[in-house]
Amino acid sequence: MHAYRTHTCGQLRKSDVGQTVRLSGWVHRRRDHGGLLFIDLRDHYGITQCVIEPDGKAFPTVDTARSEWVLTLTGKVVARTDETVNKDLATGDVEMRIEEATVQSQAQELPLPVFGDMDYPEETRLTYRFLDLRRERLHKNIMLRSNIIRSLRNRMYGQGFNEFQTPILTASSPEGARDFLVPSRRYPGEFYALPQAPQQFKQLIQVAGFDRYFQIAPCFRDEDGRADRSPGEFYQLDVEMSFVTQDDVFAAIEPVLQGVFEEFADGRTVDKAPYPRIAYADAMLQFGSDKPDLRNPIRIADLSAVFARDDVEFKAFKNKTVRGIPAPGAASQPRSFFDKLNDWARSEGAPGLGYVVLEDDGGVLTGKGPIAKFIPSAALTEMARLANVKAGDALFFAADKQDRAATLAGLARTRIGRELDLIEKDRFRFCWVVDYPMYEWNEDEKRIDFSHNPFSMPQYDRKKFLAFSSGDKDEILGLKVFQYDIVCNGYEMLSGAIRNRDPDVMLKAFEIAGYARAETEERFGGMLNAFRYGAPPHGGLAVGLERVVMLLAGEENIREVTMFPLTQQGQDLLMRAPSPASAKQLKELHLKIVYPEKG
RNA sequence: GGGGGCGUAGCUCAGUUGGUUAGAGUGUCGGCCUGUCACGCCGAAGGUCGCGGGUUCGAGCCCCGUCGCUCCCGCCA
Repeated sequence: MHAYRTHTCGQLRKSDVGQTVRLSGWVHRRRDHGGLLFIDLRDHYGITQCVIEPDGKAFPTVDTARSEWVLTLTGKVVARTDETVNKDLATGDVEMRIEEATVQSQAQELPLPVFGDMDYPEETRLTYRFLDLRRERLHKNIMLRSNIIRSLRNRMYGQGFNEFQTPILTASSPEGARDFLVPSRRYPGEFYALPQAPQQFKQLIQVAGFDRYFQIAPCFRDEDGRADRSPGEFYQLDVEMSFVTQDDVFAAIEPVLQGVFEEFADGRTVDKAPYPRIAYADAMLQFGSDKPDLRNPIRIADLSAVFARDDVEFKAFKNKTVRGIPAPGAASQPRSFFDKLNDWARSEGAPGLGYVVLEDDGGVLTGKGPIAKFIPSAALTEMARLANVKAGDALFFAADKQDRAATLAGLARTRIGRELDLIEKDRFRFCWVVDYPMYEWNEDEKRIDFSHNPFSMPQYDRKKFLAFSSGDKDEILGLKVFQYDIVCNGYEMLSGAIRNRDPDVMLKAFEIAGYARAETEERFGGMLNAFRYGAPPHGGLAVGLERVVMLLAGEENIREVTMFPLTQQGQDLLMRAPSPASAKQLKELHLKIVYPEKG
């Protein structure tokens, strides 16, 4: 008989009755009845109830066992009587009569119970991650993650993609997030950087003639975390392909994402590809966000023109962008509903959230509420038409400079949708966001910045682009790029672009953003140079792996789908990282530490 | 870097207006119990109330500072 097990703890069935078997696992639960001792033995595969009576040979050993001890138990499989069958357990038709018992490992009193589904503080969970991972919820999530990765890989191979590994020790990239640096021993004062993404490598792979690349790639960014964003490191499904248009990229990834969501939907509805495409500008208007949650039926309308009318005397909204957020059926809400939203808007730094409640007064649409008296009937009717609201609804207003009004309206849309319980449940709704602006105006520094990815191909006339001068600011700010995101339920799932492979256009693009040609050559020389030796048209994308798993696991925090996550403050509480380097290490690396002064 | 929340027994939490010896559940330890599957019953141990200072006759509670976790803003090409 095998030293540890003949079966797993999730394996035994009625058909095994009569066999003598050996199981190994953790003591999930111990129930001592005096004359009878039950041990629920758990491993990766499941739980099996084992039982022994006090006159049993192995009783003294089993009796000492406590929660989470590791035992090897040997005994006969017996059928449970009808009354004692446990339908909640896959092995619940049988139990094992313990004849031999070996303690493989003891466990101290637990800082975190494995049994049960209670919530525990992150600090405890992360310090004792190995215990938390034994618990059903995390164990299930991590297995889901593994299965999703397998599925993604298979689907990518199925589409003719090949997986290649790109370097982890590489060069710092000057754009974007802060880099993690690795000091060089052989070159004093010089550093490797961990890749923020394999962006340049995957483009080089295309120049090198390997079509259709993908990789489950680790990415490192020294930025702070959020619930849906790991600090430090995360994984993405990184994809790049040659001789493709934007539509080709869409056609390649849609079935992969669609397939993986359907495979793990577990009864939830998955929208069918092709996904609707929403221009960035429309997303900002209708959803107040570049991450539209289509499950929320509310659509924002621009009401600036109505408030600009002479017959509308509400001065506070004049010369501002005014966005209207419909609140369907909210006319029946108590005053506190409106007050609460107003308080919330103030907490977001807005002056408030104005509103009118729409009522039907003998066939005429009338407004109620603090600012209703400033809006004459004709204007109200026009607003109702634009915002698609009717008697019985309410209409909220976000008024400010354009970008702030749009953002506030977007937040209000989400909030109102939740308060009124309008968000569809158990459904995954996807959309593409396309036609991103290439540049944006940096008001603080009075200059033009890249608004997203500097490697994207502008939707442009090449000659005109190369001839742009600083006087063409408006036209430059109006430029769009072949860049795209897929958003699912308000989460950014993937982001990609058709790349800029034209060295002259790239130098010009960086020049517009304030980088001298020599500087661009210096920083992106490797890639620029490659583009001078025959670069195929190419494009690709990267899917946030944890986000996909998070959505499919029904979790709202990325740590719930990460095996060993850092805290929000970027610490590993289990392995104790970061930690100081020894004097010897520092000397080898030619480093001296200058601690910040505490004030 | 900034704002909000939390920090009390191994663990999860309660703790009134500042007032006697800081409580419960769970776990741990001991006793009883032959069909439980969150077993049940009895008993015991277990506390620097995150840490430091202050106000007060008196602080878990009020004030100041600080640390940790978390959520958000900044940041994330």
